[in-house]
Amino acid sequence: MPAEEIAAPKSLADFQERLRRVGGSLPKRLKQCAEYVAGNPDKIAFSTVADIAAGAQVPASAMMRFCQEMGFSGYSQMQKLYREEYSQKWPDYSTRLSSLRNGGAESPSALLAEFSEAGRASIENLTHSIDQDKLRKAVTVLAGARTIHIVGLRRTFAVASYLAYAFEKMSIPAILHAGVGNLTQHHLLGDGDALIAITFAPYTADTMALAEAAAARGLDIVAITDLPTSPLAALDAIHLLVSEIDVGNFRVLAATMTLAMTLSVAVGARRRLV
Amino acid sequence: MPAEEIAAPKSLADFQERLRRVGGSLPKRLKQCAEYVAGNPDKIAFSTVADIAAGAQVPASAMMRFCQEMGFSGYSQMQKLYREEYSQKWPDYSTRLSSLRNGGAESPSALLAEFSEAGRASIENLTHSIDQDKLRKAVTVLAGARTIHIVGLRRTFAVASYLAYAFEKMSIPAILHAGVGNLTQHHLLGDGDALIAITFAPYTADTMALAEAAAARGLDIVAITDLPTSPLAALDAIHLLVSEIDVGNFRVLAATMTLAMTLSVAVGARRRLV
DNA sequence: CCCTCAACAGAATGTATATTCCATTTTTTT
DNA sequence: AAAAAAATGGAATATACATTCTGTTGAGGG
Repeated sequence: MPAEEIAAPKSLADFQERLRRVGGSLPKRLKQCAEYVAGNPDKIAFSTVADIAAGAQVPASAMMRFCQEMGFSGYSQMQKLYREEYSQKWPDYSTRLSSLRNGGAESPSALLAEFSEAGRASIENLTHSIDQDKLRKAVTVLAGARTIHIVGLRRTFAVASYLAYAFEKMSIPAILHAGVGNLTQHHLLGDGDALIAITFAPYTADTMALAEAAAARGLDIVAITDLPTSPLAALDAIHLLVSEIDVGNFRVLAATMTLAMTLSVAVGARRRLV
Repeated sequence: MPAEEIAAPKSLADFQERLRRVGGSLPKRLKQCAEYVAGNPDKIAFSTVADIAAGAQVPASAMMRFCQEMGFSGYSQMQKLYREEYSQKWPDYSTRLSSLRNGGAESPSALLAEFSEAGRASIENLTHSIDQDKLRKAVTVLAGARTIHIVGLRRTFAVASYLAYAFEKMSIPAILHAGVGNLTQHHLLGDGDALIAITFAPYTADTMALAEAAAARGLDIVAITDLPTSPLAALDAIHLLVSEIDVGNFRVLAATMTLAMTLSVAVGARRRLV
């Protein structure tokens, strides 16, 4: 039994360190493995042994021996390390949140930490998931509109009102449909106008009603919603999907607000250029 | 053979588009699949059918049917699509951001990167700078109030309206002073009430007026503001300072929103416990 | 020059996983 | 209300994969 029998690395950093230390003194094939693995960390997470082995130009069994030599039980265990590193960016929220709920008497600062983290993750996710083409198209449509109508009720009203504020500040004609006094203002929708509709599950009926009225009149619609199965998705509109994290029953609006600001400022900039 | 037999989506964007189109008319289980898949793109890349199915709370066979319904030969083919997409955006958040930034000075994507980064920084700053004692005190005061009044106009109206929504949802008596119709509602301020006032430079006159009226009546006041020199600071109130980053002339509200959510949820939790 | 042993490649194996099939339930239609 | 159609869940099967085994090669030492 070799004296230097070693345990599996705990973290990717550990592993890369070990790779550097023992890398030089490996036999030919294993050295090939080491080099390929060190140089293609991203591929490890996705591919099968066969693929990786082919990439390193060794038979699969050599790659297996390499993994075991490095202290892993096999290829799968090594791959797990790479996958964990990657998917770390979206921590397991459902468990954390349920613990928060069961904890009950949380201190406000612990809550603040939760919301902060949720907000951070939501924004980060937004930058990954937003479709740049659609965003650009949305800006174009809104920049060309005569009047911009904005609708977002209940949980999304905050976003809608921010949009209204931003447009007002830039002197862009915009109407916030707030549902005040239960007066329907569908008749305000005119040719050449555009609508920004914001709704998350459970989808507010009044928002949908206005969006449908706008669709019927042939207005351009920019829809900010959470799921492809949203009723807004049935409309012919430019869809911007935002998946936010819920903390308890409360939706962190950080990403949606960020998107709203981007939209408004981009539209403002475009208008001024033309 | 159904007439609408469809080919496998070519890209993730294609797929999401299809999901959006047909998503609404799917049977129950398949809709669950659609929603989970749409909401967890990152997990698809790594996990097995069994894992994903468990996440969507459906049997594995349902997930298989879903994949085929969407035009894939099976789960593996769908996963392949996600893996391809993901190996491209592998680089971490910061590099992704800088690549967004360089996408053209005035492009919407560059703006999005700008706002995202500003939001992240603001939130991070908030968790460091907030005074925990004051936060706790604010929660205590609000939890003990008979009715909570909320005022925040112009740029902060979004925050105020979110607070109003949150309190309503938790059945906590709260009044949002919106300035509708220029009706002053100072007379609503009653003994045992508390006021949340939100204002940033330049400080809105109406907000100050209401805050002063509340102070005169001896109400507890929680002030969310940006600087110690704010006129709100002159009042005897619990001050929560939030320093947000400005992008151009627009204040990112991410930190303020985060603070507002924390306040409302903490108050709700406290009320229920007492 | 032969012996020994580590390194190796490819075939053989076992296991984890995807996929299909069918009996049962639920929904829709008549 | 009955019949037909669609949807569903779990068991059965097939496939893809990681892992191990075995015979062979090649290098170093006596």
